[in-house]
Amino acid sequence: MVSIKEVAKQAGVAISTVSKVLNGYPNISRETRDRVNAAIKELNYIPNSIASALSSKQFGRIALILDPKRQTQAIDQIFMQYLLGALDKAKELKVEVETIFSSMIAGMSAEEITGYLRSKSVVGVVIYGLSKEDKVLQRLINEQQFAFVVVDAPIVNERTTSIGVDHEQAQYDVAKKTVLDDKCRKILYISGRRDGYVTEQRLKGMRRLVEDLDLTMTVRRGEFSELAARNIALKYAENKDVIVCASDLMAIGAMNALIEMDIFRPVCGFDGITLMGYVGKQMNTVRQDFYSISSRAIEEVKLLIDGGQGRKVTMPYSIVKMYYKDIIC
Amino acid sequence: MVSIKEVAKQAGVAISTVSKVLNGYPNISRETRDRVNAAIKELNYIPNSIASALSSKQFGRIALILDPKRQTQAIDQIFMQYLLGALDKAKELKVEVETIFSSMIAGMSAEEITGYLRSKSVVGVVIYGLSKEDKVLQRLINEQQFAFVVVDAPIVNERTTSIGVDHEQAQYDVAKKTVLDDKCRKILYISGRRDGYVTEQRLKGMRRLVEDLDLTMTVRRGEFSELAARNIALKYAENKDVIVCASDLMAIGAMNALIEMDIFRPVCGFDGITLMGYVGKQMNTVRQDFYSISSRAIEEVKLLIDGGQGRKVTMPYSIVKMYYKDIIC
DNA sequence: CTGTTAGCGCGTTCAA
DNA sequence: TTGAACGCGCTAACAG
Repeated sequence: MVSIKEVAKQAGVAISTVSKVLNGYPNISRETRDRVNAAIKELNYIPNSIASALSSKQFGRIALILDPKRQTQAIDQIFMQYLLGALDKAKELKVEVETIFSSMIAGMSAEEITGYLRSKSVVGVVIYGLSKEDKVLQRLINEQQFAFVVVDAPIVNERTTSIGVDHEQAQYDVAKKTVLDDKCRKILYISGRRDGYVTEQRLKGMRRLVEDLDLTMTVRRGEFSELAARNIALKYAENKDVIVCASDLMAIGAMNALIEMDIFRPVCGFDGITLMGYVGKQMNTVRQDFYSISSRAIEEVKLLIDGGQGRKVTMPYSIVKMYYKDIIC
Repeated sequence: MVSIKEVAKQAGVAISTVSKVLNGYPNISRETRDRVNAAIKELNYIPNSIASALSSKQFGRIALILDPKRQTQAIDQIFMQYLLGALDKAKELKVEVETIFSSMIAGMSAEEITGYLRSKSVVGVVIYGLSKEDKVLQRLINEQQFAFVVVDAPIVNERTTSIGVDHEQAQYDVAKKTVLDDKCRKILYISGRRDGYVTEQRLKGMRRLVEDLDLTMTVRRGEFSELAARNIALKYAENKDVIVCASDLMAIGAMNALIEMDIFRPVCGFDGITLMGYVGKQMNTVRQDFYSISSRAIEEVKLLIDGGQGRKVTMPYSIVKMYYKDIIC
């Protein structure tokens, strides 16, 4: 392995000079800079990022904590977008990333996780889809030992930034559009899991809509499960005139139920996942750009690491109609 | 940050002694070992893996090269399984992993990629779904600068191990089962992309089956695209009595075409992805365990790094029937 | 503008 | 059985 020392010898300069050239310090004559660069080329030298990190004490890695335990591929798509967005931005910002699936830290105490993260030189953490019930991670966030960015969880403190779309407003918007398009009055709302922060936000949006438009609403908990949503729809859809679901996956379950019951009701979802197209029906949904959200999350965690204040970041969303033909490729 | 030095002071021993305790060296008295461990607990000391790596020169990371550019979620599921399998095993083996999506190295030359990998201290690489047309990665493999494990590509050399199921036999088996179950004779085979290694292997399996059972077969290239498969089925399925597809996604396309044509033909796929269930029809498919394959790939790359020989590793598969009700959750 | 020196945190001889 | 000393590859003062 060719090191900085050999480059220095080859170029006939001191090690520190090479280092300065490498890191773009100003006070280097063009001549020496050229000689050093020539030597680098010649020896095919590649700086050792490990040593560099150690020396500069700047080894701050960012951990991504993903929870893809729900084995539905609809979720996989979301997590892949999260990953892609994060890794691209990390490369751009030249920070190292440690991908952690929640199964890898399941059962660990807060101390153990702290130790694990510190042993990996992690200084910032992005948590995707934090559960309300996850007391361990919550405690980690409160301790403020790391910089945190939580996606879709309304937690903000000195060292914690919250990022995500405005779930309340988005749910309001998509449901309103669906309701108005079809002049509906009786809503069946299939909500998410109790332990998800977004669940109550979206529900709040629905409550506001019901009030604003003077509608009636029946709420049932679908747990973000396609099967649960399907069963709820089978049971309650008959005498409602629209079904609003807190996720695309549940919307698909509901729609399949309607097909089985051989009745038509407008349905709307939330997320904008591709799978939506596969049911062969058109429906409104909230589209979030998971890639951008994740990309921005990395920027935010970097800001925190560099001394920034935790804050709330709201990302844009749109209401779209998805249909098989638009998606197939 | 509490370092080994402070632990040493606290325990009243030398730095090197602490290091020896940490790394389980034999010649340490129980008494000092206890004192050191007590100090570690007390100070909540966590070894710095960066420094440790630098010092021991053992920093061999493993890069994962994934190509999720096909934006179909069916593929996302596969890649998530690959990732999970790899990360779990990497944690178990205590090796660091660098996740690389092919978009991040697109357009780079072989030299640039080598440099990129080396700057990240990568010594081993796992490539998922290498394309025949990817001359850059092929060259990297030939140069043998890193240890390679290629998933689903039949490349073996000194430092390259090939891993995957026996695609030829698997394709043979699943098609045979489907054909025999329904006493079919005229096959429409929708194959994969020309640039995929598995494409020709699976086709070979089909040719053998046709010969063995004295069948007739029409082959059309579906490019692993749902839409292409759909169009092929629309055009050719009518006067065939079974459709065999080289992927689940294409099987779904074909099945949707059949529904539209309002005719029934048995269809079989390949992969065992969850999406299969969503078309609401039962069909045979080859199920591969992507998690296990990836997990094993990490083991294999570790073997290569530690001086092992490249070789061919064949993973098991099974033929299963998938149906909506079995999958929904 | 360039070189000397002193570490970063840790592993590893080699004496003692 | 232990510890002093050196070095991994590099960065960052400080001198010159």
